[in-house]
Amino acid sequence: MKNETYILNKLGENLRKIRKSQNLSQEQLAFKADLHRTYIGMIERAEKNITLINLKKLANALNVEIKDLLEK
Amino acid sequence: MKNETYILNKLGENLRKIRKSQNLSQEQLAFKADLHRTYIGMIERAEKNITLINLKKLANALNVEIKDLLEK
DNA sequence: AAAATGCTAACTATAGTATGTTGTATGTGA
DNA sequence: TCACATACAACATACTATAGTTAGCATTTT
Repeated sequence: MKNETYILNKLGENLRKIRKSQNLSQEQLAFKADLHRTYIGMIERAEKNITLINLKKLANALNVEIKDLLEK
Repeated sequence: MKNETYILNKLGENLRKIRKSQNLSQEQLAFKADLHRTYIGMIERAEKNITLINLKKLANALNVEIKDLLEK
């Protein structure tokens, strides 16, 4: 991965926090977002540089805005 | 490309609008963001599904927030 | 023990890089 | 007017890097 890793870490943290606050397992979220179980884990661990479309899928599945996944 | 093309179109429009408002050519923006000339054009035309790190690079180069590139 | 997540290791699809050509608009000088 | 020059962006093409998919097993959590 590159070195602009801060924003990926932030995304990972926020995603996990929001997912858990809604009592969803990675597998359940994956199903709702039409993504793969292990991929959710990789995003939460900041191992992948997610694309905009998948970011939108996750936001939709969690009923939040993309900015909610990135900020704090 | 997939069918979740709306958000990519929105990004393309916003990016072009903001870039022009700052009187930057695609090439100048590419230089500031450390991306390639033709790639900026592809994003503006919604032909590529940008990754989070590059989205951040563009936001930084334009001195705006990522959400400014996605909303409205 | 069962459920959830981490981790590895492939693989395939596509993001991102790069070069060159073409079209268009604007401007400049003869 | 009209050759020409300059600047910008569209578009085609090819290539390289990496996002995204999937399966299997290990580890952690409850």
